[in-house]
Amino acid sequence: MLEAAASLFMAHGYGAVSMDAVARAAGVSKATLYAHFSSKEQLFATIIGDACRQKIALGDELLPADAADVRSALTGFGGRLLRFFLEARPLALHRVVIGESPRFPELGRAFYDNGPKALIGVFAAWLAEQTRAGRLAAHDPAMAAEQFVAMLRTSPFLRASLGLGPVTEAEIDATVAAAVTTFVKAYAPG
Amino acid sequence: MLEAAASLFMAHGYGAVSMDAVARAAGVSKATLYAHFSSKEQLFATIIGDACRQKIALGDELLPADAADVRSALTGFGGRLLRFFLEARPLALHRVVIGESPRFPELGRAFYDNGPKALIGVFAAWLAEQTRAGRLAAHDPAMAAEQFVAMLRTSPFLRASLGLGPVTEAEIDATVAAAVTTFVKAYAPG
DNA sequence: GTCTATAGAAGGATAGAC
DNA sequence: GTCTATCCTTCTATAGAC
Repeated sequence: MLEAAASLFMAHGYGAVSMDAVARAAGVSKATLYAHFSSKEQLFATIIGDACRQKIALGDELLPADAADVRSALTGFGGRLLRFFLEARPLALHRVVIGESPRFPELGRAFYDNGPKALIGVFAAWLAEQTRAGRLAAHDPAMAAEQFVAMLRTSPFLRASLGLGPVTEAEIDATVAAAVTTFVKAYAPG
Repeated sequence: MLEAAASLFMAHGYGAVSMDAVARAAGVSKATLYAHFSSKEQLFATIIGDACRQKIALGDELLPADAADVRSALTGFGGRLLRFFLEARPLALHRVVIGESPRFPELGRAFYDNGPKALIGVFAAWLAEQTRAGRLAAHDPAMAAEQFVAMLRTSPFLRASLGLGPVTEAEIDATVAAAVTTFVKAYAPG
């Protein structure tokens, strides 16, 4: 039931999905739906809010604690991160939250706090650690983290967000490689 | 009439705006609206499509042809660009196009071609020119252009997209300054 | 808890007069 | 070209039986 609603809302947004459609997809009646959720707004907010909170599982395992080779650590991290951004679910969630944020401001907050903000926090801490170890010179680690992640979200990501054709593996690799090169040049120590 | 529809659609999206509301805001009757536009979908596509095409006016005057000081040219460009991104209209347009792109794929295309793609094209040409003049070493100017613009769209931009409070001038200046510094370090000649 | 059936409202679109 | 009035569908939400 939650699953059916999530799929529909992610795919089509709030306005384009009716409670009939959700009930049908879940294989229950509308009355049953309303027995569990008091309104369409509440159902939507629950579904999307939960999805936002799940995103936090991302921050682990992506960055090696002991990164002798910063360049390859960043390449691995960047590749995994960009591939995650381009998956169907995160992409749809991002689209829906942006689109419905005027009507559901609390979802914008949940998304931002659990997604981008949490990610930047973890990554910035890692950059600070590398800086302490003398492998980087990121003296504003939060800003550096933002810049690296931002450089992953170039036009392939934007095209994916707008539903304009698929993104090739070559584009992903080129984007990540360019981001790493630029970042390392700018934040090289010494 | 176009103006009223544009304001409403930008503010609330497609689903949340009724033809009654548009007619009321425009000071005409619904029948008059339907005399000019055959359906709600067509009205929306016309309005938003036009707004996307207007964005192209941005590319001019932002980059000095003769830029002895690349750093200050980039700072000026970056500041104007980020301030433009954060204006109410472009922000709302971006939000609406992203949100409605599953239902209106042609709007995604129009937005991308007239906005980001056109911008990157102009900016990349400028970077190529600076590289020829020996003031930069951007040997993949399109990618370099993408990276610089991407570094403007960090969390202040994302927060604005999600309607999370205002962005301060200090944040804008800091974001631009950091982007310029990183970019210039990475793409310095020699 | 779950269903069928339906109330009640809103919205997209049109008919017909002026 | 514009209006008033209305049709008809769709949607949210609920009543009431099992």
